[in-house]
Amino acid sequence: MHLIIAEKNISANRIAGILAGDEKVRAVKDGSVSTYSFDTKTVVGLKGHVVEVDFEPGYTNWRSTVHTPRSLIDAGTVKKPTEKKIVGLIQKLAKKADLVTIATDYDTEGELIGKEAYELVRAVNKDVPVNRARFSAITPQEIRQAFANLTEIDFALAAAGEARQTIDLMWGASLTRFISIAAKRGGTNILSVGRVQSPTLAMIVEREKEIESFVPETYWMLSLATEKDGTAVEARHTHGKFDDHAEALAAEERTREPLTVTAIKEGQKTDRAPTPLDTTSFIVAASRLGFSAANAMRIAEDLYMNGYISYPRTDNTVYPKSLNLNGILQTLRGTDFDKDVAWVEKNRRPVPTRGKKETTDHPPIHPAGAATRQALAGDRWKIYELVVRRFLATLSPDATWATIKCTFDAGGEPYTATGGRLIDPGWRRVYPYSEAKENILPTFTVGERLPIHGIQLEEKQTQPPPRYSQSKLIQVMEELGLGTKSTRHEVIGKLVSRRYVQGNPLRPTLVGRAVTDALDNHADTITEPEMTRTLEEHMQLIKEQQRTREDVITESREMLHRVFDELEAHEQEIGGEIMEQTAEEHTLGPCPVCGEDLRIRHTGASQFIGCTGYPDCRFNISLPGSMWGRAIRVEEVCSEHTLAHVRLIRKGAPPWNIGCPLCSHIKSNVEALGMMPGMTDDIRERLRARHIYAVYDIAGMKPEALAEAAGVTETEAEMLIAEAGEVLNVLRRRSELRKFLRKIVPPRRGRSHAKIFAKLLDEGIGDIRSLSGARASTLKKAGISEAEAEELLTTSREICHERTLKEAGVPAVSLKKYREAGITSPDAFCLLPIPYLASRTGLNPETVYKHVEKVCEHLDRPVPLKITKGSYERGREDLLAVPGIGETTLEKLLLAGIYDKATLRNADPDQTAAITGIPAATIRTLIANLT
DNA sequence: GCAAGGTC
Repeated sequence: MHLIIAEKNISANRIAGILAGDEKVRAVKDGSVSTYSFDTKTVVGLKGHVVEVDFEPGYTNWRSTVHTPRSLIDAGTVKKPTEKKIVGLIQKLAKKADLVTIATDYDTEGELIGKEAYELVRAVNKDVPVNRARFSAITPQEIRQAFANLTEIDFALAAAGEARQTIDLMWGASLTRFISIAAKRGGTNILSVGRVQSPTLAMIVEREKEIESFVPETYWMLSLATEKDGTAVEARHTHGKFDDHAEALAAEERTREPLTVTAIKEGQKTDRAPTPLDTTSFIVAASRLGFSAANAMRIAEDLYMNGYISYPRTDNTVYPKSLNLNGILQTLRGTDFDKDVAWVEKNRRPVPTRGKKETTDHPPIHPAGAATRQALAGDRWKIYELVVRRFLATLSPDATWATIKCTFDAGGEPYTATGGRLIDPGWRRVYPYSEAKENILPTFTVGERLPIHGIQLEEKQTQPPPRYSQSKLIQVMEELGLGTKSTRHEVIGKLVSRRYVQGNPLRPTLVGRAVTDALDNHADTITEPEMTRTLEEHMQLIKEQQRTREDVITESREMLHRVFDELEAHEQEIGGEIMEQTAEEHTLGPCPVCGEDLRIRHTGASQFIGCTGYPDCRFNISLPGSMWGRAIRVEEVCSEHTLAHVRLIRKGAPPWNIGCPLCSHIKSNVEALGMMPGMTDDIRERLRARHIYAVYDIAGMKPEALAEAAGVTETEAEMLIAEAGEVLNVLRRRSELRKFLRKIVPPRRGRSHAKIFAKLLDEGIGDIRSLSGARASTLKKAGISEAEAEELLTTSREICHERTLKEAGVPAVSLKKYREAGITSPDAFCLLPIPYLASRTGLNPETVYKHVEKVCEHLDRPVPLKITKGSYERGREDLLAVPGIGETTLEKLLLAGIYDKATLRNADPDQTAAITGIPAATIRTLIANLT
């Protein structure tokens, strides 16, 4: 069998189709992996890299004192499968193969992916010959050519890729760990560092600093308005920007009628048709239509998978000779673009346009199949149309403009006006995405005199450089060689998810800034694009076999060690600076009580807003627990309290906007305060003026302090404090009920917990106790099913029983024993005989008596007679001596309160029979057997 | 828990 390994499933499928010719291809899906077989050949697709490099085992603990961040530099690496199913299938097929051909993409990374596949094959089959097919497009011609001229894997090329892998891992992982540990950050808050992400972040930070330090300069622009044949014309002073106001004023002063035409220069300008799309120019074009980089790529990948466009990850801006341009035009015939295609066919330029970059991996992005507006709704259609129109534009003639430049004189001051008219729209007919702005001037003649309708001296300011938009950043990254066509947009996503940058255009956060500053000061190798350039040079040398992979990696190791010398010497300082700089990220604004900063505090599962004046100032605002999301500061500031708004963010959930935390705090306490009978509007206002907003705060106050703050007597204050305590209890019980409901009743469409809870509250059910006494019909009205109601009632009863017993004073250890004996309700304590309880639980009857006494008194029920341990044990012995009484019978008798000879002798046989289930006649016999 | 690179 001849095994052919392609880079991805789609390639495998198409390669099989081409090589099979007229023969039928058998597609077999084994789990999620497809194979394509014909004749004696089987083609299978990888998923890009199916193995990944990682450190050898033993380096997983970040806080290890042996395996420190620095130790990662010299740690060994291993390759581990990430796509186990594919790896498994490749090895299964490789065992049976008598020839293996690697048919991955024709670039460095493709060669490495091929070598990884080769290693997987070798691991299970030592002898099978392995060769390589190289093609730069999956077209019948290229593929047949490649398979007719099979070559060998280029191990030097693959080694260049491996050097990159190792160097990226050791720099990235060691620095990420070092800086995260220094700044005491873990979990989802780690501070990542990498060869591509760090220089990218640094650019955004640097731009922000330029903007901040920008000092605008004032300048003046002088222009005048004139007119000919009813057409208004604006002419600008040829001096352009005036830096000197006096000079501008003097020029304005001298400007006077008549305005004389001094020269006219006419010309023509060609407006080049756009070049074929590579990934970057595609992202730029899509961003003009309002698509984010990630979204544009997601849609393009989708269109590619469905056969509408070609592979969207390419660096190529030149159509390869093998690309059948006429065929593509033919495909687009009869679609929405029919007229445009016909026009292009008729007016086609001799050679398609070409961009600056030409590579061998994939052709530029072009249409691959016909689609209808109906089949591709909305955004997908917009992207498809963009690709189609761009393709058409690259085959269309250039546009031509007629230009005119007219110069004037006004009192010795020179002015000029320029005009442009599109005389041949060319490619613009089929590619309407950039507007052709015409400015048509009236026909002037030299020497002609014109009126001046107004002179304008405009004061302007120089502008700071703009922030990077996503597409601009991707363009700059490409210029600097940072990242690849496939990863640039993901890098931006990574910076966002690490909370280093936000918004579009991109702005750095304080964390992003702090990390960049720290790296800039102590490890600037990693923040410079230079590192990538050097790496690429080294990779080139490896490809040319002038250097080895090991040699390059060793050099990089030594450099990284030197970086660590510097970092470790300043660990405290680096960590301290990052923590200090980022503290502001949690600062919301002034404390209403003392004016110090209010700050979000995270402590494990709980989070709250506290005052930096603590412990002198104890003002604080509680926040929902971290399970609802991590509290972060947002841009908006409350105009009333000058506090930044707060938002809870959680993965996979929409953000919970709390808004101004103080407004929210006040609002959420309005209802609770209203639940206090003694609370009046007056008191509330006075308390609010003292920044006392919550029932919780009132409950914790001293009567004197409250009396003073609320303007009431101390007696009234005491009452208010007691009321506040009671309200807190009610609220606590409510929240307990809420939690309980959530545990048992799952939320469903149209019945949120909030809804159920509100309905129950309407019915007067505000805690677990009232729920345990509720009717099933009431629960049903609240949207709870019968089975759920049953469970709610049983469970809530159990909880209430246990709570009553605890309240009565039964210790928890004993409660456990009762529970194990199946004795759970307070009624059981009051009604069951003490000897029975003692026997079932194994507890001392005197102890049981104490418990029963407590429960009965708590419930206001009569307390039964006490039984001593001695009489209990004697009675037991005596009864077991009576013929016919064994352990089982005794247990039953205990239930009827019979625990010794006397109680048995005095028992009513019929009644005892009813309780114990022992026949009355048997009981009579037992009594008769008493001696 | 870390990078960057493939692909989905």
